[in-house]
Amino acid sequence: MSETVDIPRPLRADARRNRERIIRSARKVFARDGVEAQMDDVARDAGVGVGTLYRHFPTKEALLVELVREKLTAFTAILRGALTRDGEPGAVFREAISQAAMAASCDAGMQELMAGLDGEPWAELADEQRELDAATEELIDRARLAGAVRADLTSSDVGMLMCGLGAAMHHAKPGFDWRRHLELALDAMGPAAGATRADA
Amino acid sequence: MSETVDIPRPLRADARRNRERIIRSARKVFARDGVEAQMDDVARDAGVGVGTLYRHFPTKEALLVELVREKLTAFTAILRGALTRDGEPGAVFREAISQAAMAASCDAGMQELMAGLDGEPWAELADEQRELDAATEELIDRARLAGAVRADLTSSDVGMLMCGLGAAMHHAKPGFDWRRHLELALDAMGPAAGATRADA
Amino acid sequence: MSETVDIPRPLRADARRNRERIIRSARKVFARDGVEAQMDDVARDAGVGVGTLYRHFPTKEALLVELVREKLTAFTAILRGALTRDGEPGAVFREAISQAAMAASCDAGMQELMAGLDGEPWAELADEQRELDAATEELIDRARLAGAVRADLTSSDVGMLMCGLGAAMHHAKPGFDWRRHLELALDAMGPAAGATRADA
Amino acid sequence: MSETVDIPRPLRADARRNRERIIRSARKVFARDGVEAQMDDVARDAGVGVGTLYRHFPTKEALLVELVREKLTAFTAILRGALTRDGEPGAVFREAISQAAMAASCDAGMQELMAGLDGEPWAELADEQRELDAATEELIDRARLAGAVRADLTSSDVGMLMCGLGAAMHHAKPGFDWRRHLELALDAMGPAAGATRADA
DNA sequence: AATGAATGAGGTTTCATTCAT
DNA sequence: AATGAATGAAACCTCATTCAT
Repeated sequence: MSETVDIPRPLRADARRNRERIIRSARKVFARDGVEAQMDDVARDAGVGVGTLYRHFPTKEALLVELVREKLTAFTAILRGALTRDGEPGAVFREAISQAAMAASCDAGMQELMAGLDGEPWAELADEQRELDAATEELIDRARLAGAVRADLTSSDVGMLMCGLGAAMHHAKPGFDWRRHLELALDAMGPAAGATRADA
Repeated sequence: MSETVDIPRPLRADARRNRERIIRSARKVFARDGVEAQMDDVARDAGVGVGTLYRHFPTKEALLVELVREKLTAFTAILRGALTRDGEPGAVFREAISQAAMAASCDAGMQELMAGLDGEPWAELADEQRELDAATEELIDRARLAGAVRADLTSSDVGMLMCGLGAAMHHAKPGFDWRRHLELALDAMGPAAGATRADA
Repeated sequence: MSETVDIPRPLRADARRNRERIIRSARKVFARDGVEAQMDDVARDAGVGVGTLYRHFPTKEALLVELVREKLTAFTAILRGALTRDGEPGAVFREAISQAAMAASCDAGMQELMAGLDGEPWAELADEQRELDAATEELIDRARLAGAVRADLTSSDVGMLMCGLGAAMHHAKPGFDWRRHLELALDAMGPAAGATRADA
Repeated sequence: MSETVDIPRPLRADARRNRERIIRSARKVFARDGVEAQMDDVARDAGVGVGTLYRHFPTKEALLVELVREKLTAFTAILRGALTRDGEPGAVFREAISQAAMAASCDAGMQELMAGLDGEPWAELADEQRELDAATEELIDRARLAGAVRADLTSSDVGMLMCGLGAAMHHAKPGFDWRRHLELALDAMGPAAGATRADA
């Protein structure tokens, strides 16, 4: 039957918009309710049926992973952006980290998600993690050459400090200013007067 | 007759021992399965009925809170212990923080629990949190007088760095040594050459 | 094409049928097992999953309330039906009460449910209770004008007598005929020779 | 060993007092919480351990049955008391029923218990039920001879009316006066002008 | 005889996921 | 492709009853 032509199939654009809405809602709902948030709530907030949600993300975990993936990608983008910028390497480095912290502060609830994700799910994020690490290392290298950061600074160190910042944001009491902590973290990465570390 | 000593009357001792076993098992099971761990599993691991578990902790959350409470108390104890010790304030401070980190590393799974606990449950821990903050401040003050830490270091800063350490431990890949991060954190608290912070 | 008529689109019809089945089963199971009846049993009897049951009635109590609500509504319908009928008011009144008693006798187990429901849950039934009272009063008024019932009869009196009947049905020994009691109750409402009551 | 004499065994009176306290508390707690009341609550209210409660009543149902038994016995006592009194039989009858109603009004919550008790448990109360029926019949017989009650009145009729009264008390709104209903019930038993009943 | 901590089967309810429409 | 009602395993928790002290 040639009927197939008669039916104007919904655009792929529709699907993409749904996907966007789902992700936006997921971010909001998970931030509000934590990992315990319910799929139904996410779907309702996105204005779609649960079925649609499951068409896009076969599993709650898949949705969670996607959220974290985007976060990691966003961080990477920020750092890569900094790498294309001219300027004093130390200043560029500090500016990049600050921007990343600001991005993190937008949804501090994310902190819990990332803390809750262990082993298995993280494996799916290996690529993104690697990308982020690579960008971080490049930025560090450039800053190190200019003597703007500790000689032994690693991307892992940066990650640790960012996690600390995130946790502080998450448990923040009202009126708390995470910028104070950011400055301490930046100092921690800077060229230390008396570094304790044994190795280079 | 010296019998009195031999018989450690098990009246309430039995109950207390059960409580201990429950807590030990809870620590183990929650570390293994995360916040999603099941009460039944905790009870089974402790070798008691669920009813007994619920007699001691009326709610899963109550058990979780208790676990965190003990952790906070343990940290406080470590810092208070350091306060009674003689020695160069800076060294004492670093030693205390290191001990705390070591204690934290014993059950890195705890990290997730603490990240997952928000608002309401934390309120129950206000006292313990205050105690910990107080002890931290005392330690900081003493070290500051000796010029061993940044002039503007606060207990909140210490907490942030410890959270970062904890997160790093939790996501640790095999073969990872968190002591490297500890040293960076210690440097971060130390007297900074060029502190970025605006205020004193 | 006359197809439109043939397809009774099962969109919500399916859900409604489930609801009917659940209520029918609930009536049966609660009648058999009393208030202690289990939700799982109701669901199994209705041939649906427990989840479906809970989608329709968020709580066991909600289901119980619904059952009683329908009972009250049925009583009201019977009395309203009698109000539309022509005939000697006294006879109509007696017929209506008899029909109500017959309806009650169908599931005497209901008696226990209604006895068990106190305060709070009853509040949800205030509307239905009011409707029933109103219908009863109308019937009484009409019969009173014809001198067919006591001058001081109230809907509350009728309720009391019906409760007595219900209790008798519920505790009925085999071979017991509740119609004997019904007749006594009808006499009690009839125009009394020497009414004891003080007021009009 | 002659040690047995040395220990002043607690009097049997102690046990009896405990039993009394348990029953009094049971009455109170069941009246308040309905059949769902918990054994622990009864024990606590009585100021004894659950173990003690179970020594006196091997089962929750046994306790419930005991409560009802005492109620039935109390009713019987009231009616028997009336039988020993001189006076106009009709007045005596009405007085007895009124007293019984008053006794019932003391714990209207009892109503629910009696409604909830079905088949099996009632079997244990057969003796008491028989006693009550017998006393009721005696009272009726005497009143009937004096023409003070319907010729066809049975103890079952009285029971039905009392149940109706009880139910009305149980669901009573504040400010409700059950005496109004009592009077209607008394009229219902009185010598009817136009009895509907077919048989004698 | 009294106590109350322990027990654990079983109750109600939730929620990730499926699937008929 | 979308919907949301249905599903049911499994979660948390209760409470009648037992039993060591």
